[in-house]
Amino acid sequence: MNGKKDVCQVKAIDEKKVQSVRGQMLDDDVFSSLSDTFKALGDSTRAKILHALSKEELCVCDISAILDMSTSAVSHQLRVLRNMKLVKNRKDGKIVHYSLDDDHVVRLLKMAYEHVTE
Amino acid sequence: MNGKKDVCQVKAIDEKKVQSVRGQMLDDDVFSSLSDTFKALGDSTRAKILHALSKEELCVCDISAILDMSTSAVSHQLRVLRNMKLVKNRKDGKIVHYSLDDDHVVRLLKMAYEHVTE
DNA sequence: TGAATATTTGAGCAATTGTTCAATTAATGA
DNA sequence: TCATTAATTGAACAATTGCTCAAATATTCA
Repeated sequence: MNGKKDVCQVKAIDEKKVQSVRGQMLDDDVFSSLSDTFKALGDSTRAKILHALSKEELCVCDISAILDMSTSAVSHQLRVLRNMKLVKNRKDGKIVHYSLDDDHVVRLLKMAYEHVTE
Repeated sequence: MNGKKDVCQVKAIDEKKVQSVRGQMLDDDVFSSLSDTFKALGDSTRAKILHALSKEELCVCDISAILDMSTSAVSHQLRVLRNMKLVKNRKDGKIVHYSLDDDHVVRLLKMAYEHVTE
């Protein structure tokens, strides 16, 4: 009778509210992209990398020295950030310089910082 | 000789830069809280719940109807959001009404939305 | 009290994640 | 060309995550 067996039997407590909010929901793939962006920030290492890059353009080696982590670990995370279009890179001989791709990131970090420190 | 074996042998390409940025880094537990907050937003289900709650105060049953998910799954995620102080709840008889605890969340969602849709 | 219902909770499981390690690629300079 | 070095990559592994299912709570109402 009711598609999902665990959903409330009445289907909803307040049917009108449910229909209204349902109509205001964004598409599934928007939520998917949204949460992917947050996922990128949702790891200490990546948050540190982004914070560091908000101060200076840095190469992989410098980042790994700042975070005291292997260049391999840092490189793996930089790829994630690159895929999410949060950082960009510039090659100069053997050295690859990374920087923020977007000022949204800094604003996101700052806003979350406000949230956790109040 | 060098603590971490995989860190660049020179220790850093640009020692001055590294020291400067190192000095501007926040404490580890700040990054930890920061990324925990982003982690909370970094899941489609939770992003959807927060978006829905930004429109209306809703009970668990209504949320599960809006998202077409089991109340159990929703309840599990609401606990995560509660722990992160992103939502608050109000009990009214058998029904538990959830709402956003903080306007930062909406701003974070809006900003990330700008990032992904441009 | 006992049935019905909204929500929470814990165990279990598959899927995902972040790191390490070893190997590889790419660029420099002797 | 060969050795050196910065960076990337893939496999492997432990740890974490998000769901389901079943059971437990808590509240209402007859």
